[in-house]
Amino acid sequence: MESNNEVRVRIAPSPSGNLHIGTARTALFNYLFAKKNHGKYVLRIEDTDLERSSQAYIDNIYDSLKALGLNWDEGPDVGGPYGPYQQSERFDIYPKYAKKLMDMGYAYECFCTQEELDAEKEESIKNKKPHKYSGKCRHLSEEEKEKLRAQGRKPSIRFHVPEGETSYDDMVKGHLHFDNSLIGDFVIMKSNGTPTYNFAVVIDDMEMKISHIIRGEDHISNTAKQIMIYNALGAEVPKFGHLGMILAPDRSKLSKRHGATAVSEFVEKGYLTEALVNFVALLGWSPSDGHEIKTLDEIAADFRISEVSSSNSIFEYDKLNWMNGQYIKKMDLAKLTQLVKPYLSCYDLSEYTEKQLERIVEVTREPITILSELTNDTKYFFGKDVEIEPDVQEKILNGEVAKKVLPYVIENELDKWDFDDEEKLHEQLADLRTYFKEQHGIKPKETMWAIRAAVTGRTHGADMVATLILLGKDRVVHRIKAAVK
RNA sequence: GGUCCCAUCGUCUAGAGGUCUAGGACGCGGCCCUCUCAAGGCUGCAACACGGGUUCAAAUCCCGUUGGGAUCACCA
Repeated sequence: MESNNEVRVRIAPSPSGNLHIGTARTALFNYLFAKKNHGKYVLRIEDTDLERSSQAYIDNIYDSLKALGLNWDEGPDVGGPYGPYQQSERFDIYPKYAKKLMDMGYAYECFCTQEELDAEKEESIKNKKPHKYSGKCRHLSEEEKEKLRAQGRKPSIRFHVPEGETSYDDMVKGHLHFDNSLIGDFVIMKSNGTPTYNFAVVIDDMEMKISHIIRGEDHISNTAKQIMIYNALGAEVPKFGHLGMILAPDRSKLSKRHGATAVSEFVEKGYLTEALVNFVALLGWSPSDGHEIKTLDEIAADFRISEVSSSNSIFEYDKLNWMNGQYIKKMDLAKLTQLVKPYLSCYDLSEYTEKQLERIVEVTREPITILSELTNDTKYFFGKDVEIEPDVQEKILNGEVAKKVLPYVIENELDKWDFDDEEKLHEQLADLRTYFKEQHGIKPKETMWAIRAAVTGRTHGADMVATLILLGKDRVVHRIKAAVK
C-alpha cells in the first residue's frame, strides 16, 4: 500500500529545441512538489517525433536542468525502476496497449487518408459546425478492412470516445468538466506505427507510476482525452494540476522576438541560474513570509501546489534583473570570478594575478545586473593606455578643476601615494580632497572626478582607491600624465 | 467560430464575507548616506475590469458583459 501512496512526478520535455524557460518553470514546480512531499522526480524525454528531435537538444535539456539545480531521481541517464526513460526506446510497448484497447472495443482501425480527413474538415467548416472526426471507420467490417488493406492503406488506430462527460478535480484550477460529444475519436497510433502524444504520455505515466501531473494549462484540453484512456485501461487516474502560462509583456506567447527563451540563452547573457530559478518560482507562487529571495530548498519547504496562482503571468525583465543583481552581490567571489571570465576574454587577463582579478570583480560587481556588463565595466583595468570617453574629455578633463587638480597631483602627490596600502592611500586621497576644498573651494566630488577621468576615462566606476591600487603606480602615472597633455 | 481557463497597482503578487481608507516586491519620483555608479535606510505615486444580484456587510459568493489566454492535427 505504501508504494501506492508514493508521490511520483515527472517532467517530460520534447527535445525539439533548447530547454525553454516555461518548461523550466514546469520542471521547477514538479521538483518542488516532489521535494515537499518526499516523492520522486522523474525525467522523461519525449522524442516520439524523431524528425524534430536531436541529441544536441537532449544534452541542452540535461545541462540546463542540472545548472538550475533541478536534478532528477530517475531518467534516461541515471536509470530507474521504470525505464527506459526515453520514448524512442519504448516504441515496442505502445502497440500492445493499443491492441488491448481494440480487443476491448475502446479503439478501432481507421483507414481514412489525409485527403479524406481534410475534406471532412472542410465540409464542417463550410457548414459552420465545430470540426470533429465523423467516426466513419468505427463500424467497418472485417471484409471492408481487408479490402482497404489490399489497396495498400495503412490504418491508424483511433480511440472511441464514449458518450457523456469527463471531469476531474484540478489541483490548481478546481473542478473541471468536458462534454465528450465535443471530442472526436482521436488517433492513438499513427499509421506509421508510432504512438501519438496523448497515447504515449498516458502509457508512460501509467507504467512509470506517476501520481501527480503538473504541467502548463495548454494541456487542459488533452486531459479529458487522457483520462478516457486511463479509464478504458482500468488504470488509476493520476491527479492533475495545470499552471498558468508565462506570457511576454505584450501578452503573447514568449518567443524569440521577445529576447531569450531558452535557459541556456539566459545563462549566456549573464543571468545566474540561482536567480533564474528564484525569479521563475515567483511567477505564480509567493512565499508565506514575504521574503522573496530564497534558495531552492527554502522554496521547496514553503511550497504548496494548491496555493499556486491559476492565472497567466507576464515575464518582465525588471525584476529578474534586480534579482540577478542581488545574487551577483552575494555570490562567493571566487565562484563569481570564474563565471565572469568568459565575459573578459577580450582582455589580456595575464596582466593581473588571479587574486587581482578577483579583486577587480569584487570592486566592479556592485552595480551590475547581468554578468555581461562587466565586459565594459572592467575595460579600463586593461592595457597601458585608457580610452577617454568624448564627453568626459570635454566636460571633465578640459575643465578648470582638472587643470588645477591633475598637475598638482603629478607635482606633489604621485610619488607620495602609497600603492601598497589601501588605508593610507584612502587617507591621502581624503587629504587631497580637503586641500582642494579649502584652498580652491573645489567640491570633493569634483576633485575625484578629475582623477577618475584621467585614470579610467569615465565619470563613474569602481572605488577609486581600489582602482588606483589595482592599476598600479606605473599605469596611473602614465595615464594622468597623458591626460594633462 | 466552438469549448475551456483566467481577471487586485505598469509588472509579480498578499488577500479564502467584516481586521482593506487593500499589504509586500520590482520599476518609477523624492530625501539621507557618499569620491562616482550602485547598494542600503526613509518616503511618495500607483490597483480590486464593468454591470447586476446575494448579504446587516463583498476585492472576496452567484450571474452577465468586456478583455486576455489556451485549445480544437496521424506536433508534442
